[in-house]
This record gives sequence, C-alpha cells and structure tokens, in this order.
Amino acid sequence: MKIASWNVNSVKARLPHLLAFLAAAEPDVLCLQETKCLAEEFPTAAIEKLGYHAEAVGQRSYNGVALVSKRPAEAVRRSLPGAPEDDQARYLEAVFGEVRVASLYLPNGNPVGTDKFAYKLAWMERLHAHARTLLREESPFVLAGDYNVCPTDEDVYDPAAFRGDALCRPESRSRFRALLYLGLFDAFRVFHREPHRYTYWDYKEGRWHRDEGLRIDHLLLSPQAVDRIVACDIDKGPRGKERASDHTPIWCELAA
DNA sequence: ATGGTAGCCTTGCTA
Repeated sequence: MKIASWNVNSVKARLPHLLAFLAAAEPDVLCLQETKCLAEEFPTAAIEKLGYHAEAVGQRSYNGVALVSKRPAEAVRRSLPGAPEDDQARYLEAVFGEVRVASLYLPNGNPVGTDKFAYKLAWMERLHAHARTLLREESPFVLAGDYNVCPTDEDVYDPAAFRGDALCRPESRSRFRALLYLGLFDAFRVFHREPHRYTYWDYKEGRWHRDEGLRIDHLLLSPQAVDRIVACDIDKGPRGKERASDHTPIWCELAA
C-alpha cells in the first residue's frame, strides 16, 4: 500500500501535475494540502476518470486538505478534535482497508509572537492528544502532511537564518518531538540518515535551483504501520516542472 | 539592494 503526501498550493492551478503524478506514481492514497478551494469545487470528476475517489474539506483562498484514493474512504473524520470553534480546513482522516490515513496542514505560525504562532502550538497540542487517542487502538495509521516544522537543523538549508522562524523555533520542534515520544515514527528517517533532504523550496531567489530547501512534509507512522514499512522517499520530480508547487511529494510503501 | 515569487472571487494577505 503506497501512501503519498503533497502540498499542491492550489489544486486547481496544479490539476495537470496532480493527474500526472497519480498516473505515474499510482499511490493507493494521496494526501493533499493547500487545495485552496471549497469542497464542492474540488476537481473530483477529473480524478475519478483516473479511477480514484476523492474526499475533501476546504475553504476559499486558503488551507484545504483532501484524500485521493483507489478505494473509497470509510469512517471519514473532517476536523481535528479539540476545538469545535476552529473553522480552518486543515484536517481530514479516513480508513482505507486496515490503515487509517490523515491528511493534515499544520499552521505555519509566522510571525512568531503573534496569535498565529499561538494557534500553531495549540493545534500541535490538539494533534498530540488525537494521536494518543488513535494509538490506543494499536492499529496501523499514518499522519501525513505539511507539518510546517523542520525537526532539526539538518532539515534546513540555512539553520542560522531560520533560527527565529516558526518552522524552526524550539517550541515547534519540542511539540514535534512530543509526537515521536508518543511512539510515532518519522518514516523518512527510518530509511534515510543523510542531512539536507528537502520537501519544500521557496519560489523566491532561486532556492530550487540551488537545492536550498526545508524538510517540512512528514509521514508519521504508528508502530503497527512501521512494522509494515518497506520504503519511503521524497519524489523531487514534480517540483522541477513548469508552474510547480513549492512542495514536492513524499511517499511510503507499507507491505500488505 | 529590505528585494524576490506564487496563488487567490487580488489591490492585501498568506506562505
């Protein structure tokens, strides 16, 4: 079972690239973030032509997440528990066979010191509480998405320049580590120890061409999912295309 | 030389 995650930075602007990725990579489940469109405007028909199903939550202009899958989603959860007043479309979770998969778009949190940073940290604490609940089931699950956290300085092209950034602040990193301390695994690091492997490159200043990026898109796996993992990697192909998203997909393969 | 890019029901905000 192949599970991929990709922040597409507008699903409408990226539809040709999205369809090409589905056809080439053939993931069983693809988690999308920053779709930037209402659920009823999600390009479901084009995706269904490739034999995929789609579930989406969205809002105008910002945020929005989706699950694109070969088999239909079951037991769909359309928000992260813990804050019923939170109307930002950042979390979607469903069951596909024996594996539960979430597509999440964690708040960016910049600028530090504002309510945006406080919202990010609170959102991470809600995610921690929810992960703890899911772990009690002792079943395979994958929390996939744009975490907007560089776990260590090895995940940043210029750690000094990002020291004060919400993606690298100690408060963000400690909450990310708290997810690992629960027993979740950073799937990429199960297979790759080398530093400076990125999933995001800023559009500005030629960052892509100089490979100056950040590793902020992650697949966090429950122990029962890690027991099945056979591969995980970053697919840099889509980032190199014309009119690319600023993120590229990360994927893992779980044995049946 | 305080810039640069991309997307959005755009003229400012988010990333």
